Amino acid sequence: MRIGELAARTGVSKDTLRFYEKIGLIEGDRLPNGYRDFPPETVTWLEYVRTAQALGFTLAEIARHGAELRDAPDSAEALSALFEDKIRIVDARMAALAALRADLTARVGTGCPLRAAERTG
Amino acid sequence: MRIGELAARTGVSKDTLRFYEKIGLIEGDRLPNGYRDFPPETVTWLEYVRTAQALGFTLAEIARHGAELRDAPDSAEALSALFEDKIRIVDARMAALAALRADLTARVGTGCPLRAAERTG
DNA sequence: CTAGACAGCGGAGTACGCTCCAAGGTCAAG
DNA sequence: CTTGACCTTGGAGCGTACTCCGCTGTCTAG
Repeated sequence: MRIGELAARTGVSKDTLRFYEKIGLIEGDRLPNGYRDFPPETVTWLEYVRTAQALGFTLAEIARHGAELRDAPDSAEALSALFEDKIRIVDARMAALAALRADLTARVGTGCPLRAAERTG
Repeated sequence: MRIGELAARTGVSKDTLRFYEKIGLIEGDRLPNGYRDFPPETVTWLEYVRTAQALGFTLAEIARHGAELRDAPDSAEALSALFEDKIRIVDARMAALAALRADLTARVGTGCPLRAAERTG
């Protein structure tokens, strides 16, 4: 599909898509007239990109993951290892969030804003 | 305390601390000689800043929270509301992480990298 | 053939979050 | 009085992630 359709389907602007192609985050062929031609799975990939990005992964990291996936397209084990790595990162982030949540919960009801978690004695 | 000690205690560089002061994220007095003089609770505040930042809050957001806390220093209810807001945000982020985790888990073992969660039929 | 939608390219600009630098002031110790 | 650690300021520069712009090319419909 051409860039306009991809933009419409994913909500990612054309400029951003060109930028993503430039940094290797997405890949596509070219039509005889020079227009970009993206495969349909790019939509899925971009959804994944958005999610990963929202979770704090940089585009460079995400691009690297995509590249690794392309490098080992048949090795289910390599893929599993990669995903498990990401799961570990996600777990760590969730733990951090849980800690902040507990911290916030503890502060709710106490009246100390910046001094916060200090032993209220 | 002066900027060097604050930097040493928090692991935040002096340059960054001056930058934080410039954007209103931290506040301090001045000694007669012009040196910055930060109150001890700035250490706690910066730890909080680091955590919040790691979770994806921008410095502007964090500064705003700090300002709101300063505006309503006695209103425990306002504080609780603010913290509860943040807890909701944290919960949303945790849900997103859980979704990504599930997604990743589902992909582990399947051999489809970019096409990923597509109904493998 | 012309209009209009769509595409391409390169380059500038923006916002965020630092990071480094140069030139200079302050202060305690020797 | 000098040395050295510590502090000041302003401004430049950097990496990330876009975003906008102007100009030009392509294709389809009337």
